[in-house]
Amino acid sequence: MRERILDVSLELFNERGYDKTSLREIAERLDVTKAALYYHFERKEDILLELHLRLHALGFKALGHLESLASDQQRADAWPAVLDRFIDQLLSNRELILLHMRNYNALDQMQHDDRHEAENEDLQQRLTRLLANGDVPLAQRVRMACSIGAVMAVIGGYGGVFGTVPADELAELVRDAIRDLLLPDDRVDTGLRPRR
Amino acid sequence: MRERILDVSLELFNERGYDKTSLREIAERLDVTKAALYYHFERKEDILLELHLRLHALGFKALGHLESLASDQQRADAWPAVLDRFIDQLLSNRELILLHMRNYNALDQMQHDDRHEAENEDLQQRLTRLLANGDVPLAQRVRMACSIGAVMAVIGGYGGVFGTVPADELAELVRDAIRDLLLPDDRVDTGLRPRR
DNA sequence: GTCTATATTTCGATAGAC
DNA sequence: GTCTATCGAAATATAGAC
Repeated sequence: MRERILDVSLELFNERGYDKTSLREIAERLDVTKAALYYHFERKEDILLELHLRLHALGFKALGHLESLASDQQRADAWPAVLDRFIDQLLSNRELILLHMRNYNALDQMQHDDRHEAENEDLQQRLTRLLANGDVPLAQRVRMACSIGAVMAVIGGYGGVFGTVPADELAELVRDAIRDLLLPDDRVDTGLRPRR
Repeated sequence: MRERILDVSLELFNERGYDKTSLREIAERLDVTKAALYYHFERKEDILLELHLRLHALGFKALGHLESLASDQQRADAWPAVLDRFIDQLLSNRELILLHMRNYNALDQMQHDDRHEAENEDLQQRLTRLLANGDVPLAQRVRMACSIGAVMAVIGGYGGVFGTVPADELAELVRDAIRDLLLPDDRVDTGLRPRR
């Protein structure tokens, strides 16, 4: 039952937003009463919290990938596999990614749990370290940020425009795209790009 | 005063989220009472609505840029300037972009105004036409979606990691990046990219 | 584990004086 | 244009029976 509550909640949070989703709605869709939910979760926020912890798990994996990308930036033969797993992982957890994109503020301001706080800070710190690390050229770091946004955008789907495209085909195209983004050095200079 | 309300509201909506921002908070930060706000806006949603209309204006400009990019994809000499204006426009309206990123659901579910509805549908339709247009190769369309996400990500800044970088330098780096993303044909094949 | 019933709080919105 | 005072609705959360 606990799992059913989480499923339905994730659905509703993405449809209507966390704040506008009432416990009554969740209960209705599960054909139980509001009070029943309180047997499984002490507070409404605890539902969102549990979902966020699962998102965190994804985040840690993804960061692991990105970090190894940053350190292996010279060994181009090493990271295609890493990149593949990264994108596949995001693509196969679309609902959780959507939760992050569509409920940013609600997720950002949860503060009722210590473990959650710690994980949040850890993620934030590692992401910052990755993108603010002076050892990596700024241009490279900007491109890493771009690649994260790129993958997110396609997964979010901007209204599901790519909904009809098979997931693996989409993944392949995204991989190609952000490969061009992260490895611009593989190309010869056509004289078009650098304008300064 | 109306403008001051909008400014403070935009600030608070981005900090705490639209739903969690009460009129009391907005009023407090302006050193007036809640009731005073109702002289300037009939409903709370009308504040968000006005902000969204300004975001729409940005969206129309941006879409214009993107549409001309799509149609001019062969004339590589034509669009760098177009692209520049596009990115500059987004970068100089960071707060409004943030509103979109951090209050997706709240913005998505506003339905109290006819003009707003019409503009919303128009934008959605044109974006869909752009990204679902069968005349443009799927790979190209995926890359366009990627580029939108890339720009957004850097502007959103994932916690302001690039806050210390001068805006024009950042803009230049993003331009370079999404140029590589949108014009992969400018490069020679190293044998690394296509794997099928 | 789920129910009915109710307590508690908060917020959006209104009325009317100044 | 701003204030005080208040209404009404809706949501979270609790108490206690089954």
